Amino acid sequence: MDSAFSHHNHHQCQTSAVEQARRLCEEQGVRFTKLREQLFTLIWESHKPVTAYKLLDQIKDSDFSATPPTVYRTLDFLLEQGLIHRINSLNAFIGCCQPGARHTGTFIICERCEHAQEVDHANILHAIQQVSEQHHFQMKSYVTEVYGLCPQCQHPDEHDNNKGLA
Amino acid sequence: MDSAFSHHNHHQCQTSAVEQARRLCEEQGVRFTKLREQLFTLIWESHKPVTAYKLLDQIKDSDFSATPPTVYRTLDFLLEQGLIHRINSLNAFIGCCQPGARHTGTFIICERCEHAQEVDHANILHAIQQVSEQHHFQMKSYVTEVYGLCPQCQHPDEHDNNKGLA
DNA sequence: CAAATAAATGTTATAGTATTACATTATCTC
DNA sequence: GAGATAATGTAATACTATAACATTTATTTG
Repeated sequence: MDSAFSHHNHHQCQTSAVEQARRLCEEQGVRFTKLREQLFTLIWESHKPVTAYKLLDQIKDSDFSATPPTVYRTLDFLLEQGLIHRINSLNAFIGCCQPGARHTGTFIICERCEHAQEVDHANILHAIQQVSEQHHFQMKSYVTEVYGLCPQCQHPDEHDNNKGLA
Repeated sequence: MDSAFSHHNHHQCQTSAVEQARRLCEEQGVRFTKLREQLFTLIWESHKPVTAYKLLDQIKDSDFSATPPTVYRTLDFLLEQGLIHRINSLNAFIGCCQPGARHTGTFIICERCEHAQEVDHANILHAIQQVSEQHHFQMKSYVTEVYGLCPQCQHPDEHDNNKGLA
């Protein structure tokens, strides 16, 4: 898995995500419509979490009938299918790196370049399961959002991770 | 520490929280003004996270000049002082159980009765530190929001945790 | 104490995020 | 093709948060 914080072939990364999404929708017997594909692609065009209204602006270019419900309904669909995640602290959405795999989300979010990276770590889940049990709480899902500086932004003079990126 | 999910003397719990907040503000050399105390008290009157506009409605009863900036500025102050937390997924605020103690937040949130409880668990922090290091990410803070059912709401017929509460 | 400064609050307007409700169109099933 | 279901179009509105500037209150300093 490539990191959102480093350079990589993102176009390829996005293309394969779309194909995988289409396959997963077929398996689930749900429709990966033109609109859904379009929005999903837009989300994957950036490793930065994107807001609903930014997406709205973008699809308006190709579809003038687009309004907020258009976007939110489609986002809800993608969320339900586990194809994207919502980053609560940013009111923004990001493609899911392991769609289909059972996982609730942990994200490391750079305060400077605003890129976000989904990470999987069994110990976080275990710790949350532990604390839930201690409190006799029946855990169903969780979200962890970690803030700080990504490797590039810890040395901001050498690179600038925040230029020319969506 | 009492649990937000069980019955306890919440008035006492709230009163001591206000006193502790006043003391901490004195120590920090910041002012615990009438407005700040009033809002802090309102937040502590419920174990449910409260939204800014709910608080606005409430202080309007006693102060007709209250507007959104009044509330948000005061909330910002209380957040900065570590006296309250913001639950991102709910756009809502809740009193901090261990003000003064260094800690970033973990919350268990009941999907049925909507109560939330701050919990502290070293293993969550450790796991997040681990995963941050693995990704060469310089962690500054984190928030974990865990969703599920509290002990009472796992047996909804016997008790009803969602009646008569703020 | 009074003037100067800083901190807090008041006020108006607006930006940003999300949902409700209902109409229409497309797709699927038989 | 008719009926049912799913998806999308459309208009209005509700909810959440901030910007910008005026006024008041508290603190500091001469």
